Amino acid sequence: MIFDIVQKNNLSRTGILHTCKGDLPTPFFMPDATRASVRGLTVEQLKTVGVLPMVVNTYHLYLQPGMDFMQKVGGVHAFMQWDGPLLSDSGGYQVYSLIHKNAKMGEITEEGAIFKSVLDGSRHLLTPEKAIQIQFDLGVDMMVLLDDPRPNNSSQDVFAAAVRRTVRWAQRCRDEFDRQIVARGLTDATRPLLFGVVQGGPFFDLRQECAEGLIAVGCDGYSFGGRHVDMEGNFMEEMIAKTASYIPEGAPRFALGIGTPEDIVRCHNVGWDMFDCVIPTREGRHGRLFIWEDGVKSGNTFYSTINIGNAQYREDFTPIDPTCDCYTCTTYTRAYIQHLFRVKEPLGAQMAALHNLRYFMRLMEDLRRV
RNA sequence: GGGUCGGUGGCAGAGUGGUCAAAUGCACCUGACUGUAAAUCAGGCGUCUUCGGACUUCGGGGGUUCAAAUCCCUCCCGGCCCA
Repeated sequence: MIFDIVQKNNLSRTGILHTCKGDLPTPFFMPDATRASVRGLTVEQLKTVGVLPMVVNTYHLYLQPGMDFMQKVGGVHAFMQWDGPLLSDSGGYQVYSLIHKNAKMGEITEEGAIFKSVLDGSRHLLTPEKAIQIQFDLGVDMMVLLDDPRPNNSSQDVFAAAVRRTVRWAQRCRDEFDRQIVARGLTDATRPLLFGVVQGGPFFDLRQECAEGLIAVGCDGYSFGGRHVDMEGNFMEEMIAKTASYIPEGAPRFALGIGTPEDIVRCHNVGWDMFDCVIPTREGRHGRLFIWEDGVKSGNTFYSTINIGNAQYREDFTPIDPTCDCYTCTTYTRAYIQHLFRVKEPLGAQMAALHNLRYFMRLMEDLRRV
């Protein structure tokens, strides 16, 4: 078994995910180290706030530094000096995002995703097989199969086609995955875990169809794919809950790209176990900091945020969050962090991201403490 | 003392008769950010406003003109050159 449920409470659960780099208590949050780095932070800093796994990206690392290079250095763990578990995203979402923002940047065909490099305009074809090969070359411990996400305002027909393609691609990914396991002489104890991605947008029957298709293909875990908020930005609560119910209880459920603290909590409450999001790091860089208010279980407002650049903190000589044990909060004042932002000292963004990650880690610790 | 160039909103700096409450950048005040084309992006930034506008601004004062940041006179201040 790769996943053990330790305790259940209604739909939510805590558990242990077994990876070849060690056991991970669920639920857990993974910061995004898209380009083999959590922006601005060292691996030592990440360890101090309790980061366990993180997420690297197939698309970005394939383009730069490239896979020949990555093989030379012996994989992304060695390259980035991180010995903990790593999950790689397949690149499907990046291609989707690229095309969605600018249709000239690529297209989705049955063979795979064709896209233009944002670095030099060169054309690339990312097939399901290639996405898996790249992730093996990266040497990650958890990988995601190539999927076909669509914007939530797409028609049902578009989503139906995307779901069926995602399932067909899943089979091709699975076949390639099995080939790589054999070719690389990996065992159940040393192989990475494979996560399928449930697509279907806002349509329940499509989400269900996708989940069933992926289950037939067979993955170690299953993810919520696409965007989990509607076009107005509202959290799709019922869809998140229903999709979890389509996934076997014994499989880890990965809420891709989620999210805000309240979104994470809502997902956890309906059975999701794994999370990743750019929010703590990006918003930290942009000066928005998370403040612990109360435990999630209290039922009260459990967090607030401040924009550290706001004038009201100019002479605030208290810590960002007096209850926080991170380096930022135990060392510096709000006034100082604001000063760093005002003068554009990179240390400010770094300290902010570090603190926000600590907040997210505390939130997860709180959720695991049923 | 003579000559010359110049004084524009917190700063820098456009504009040189009407389309100017005055470009642009910075600063300042807010907001956004959900599998990172984001150390990014958006809005605001004279005063008042029933959001239609109204009113006071481009060194000071005076003048020309239907109309002046823009032209003329004068004063004040600064840079440079000559003595």
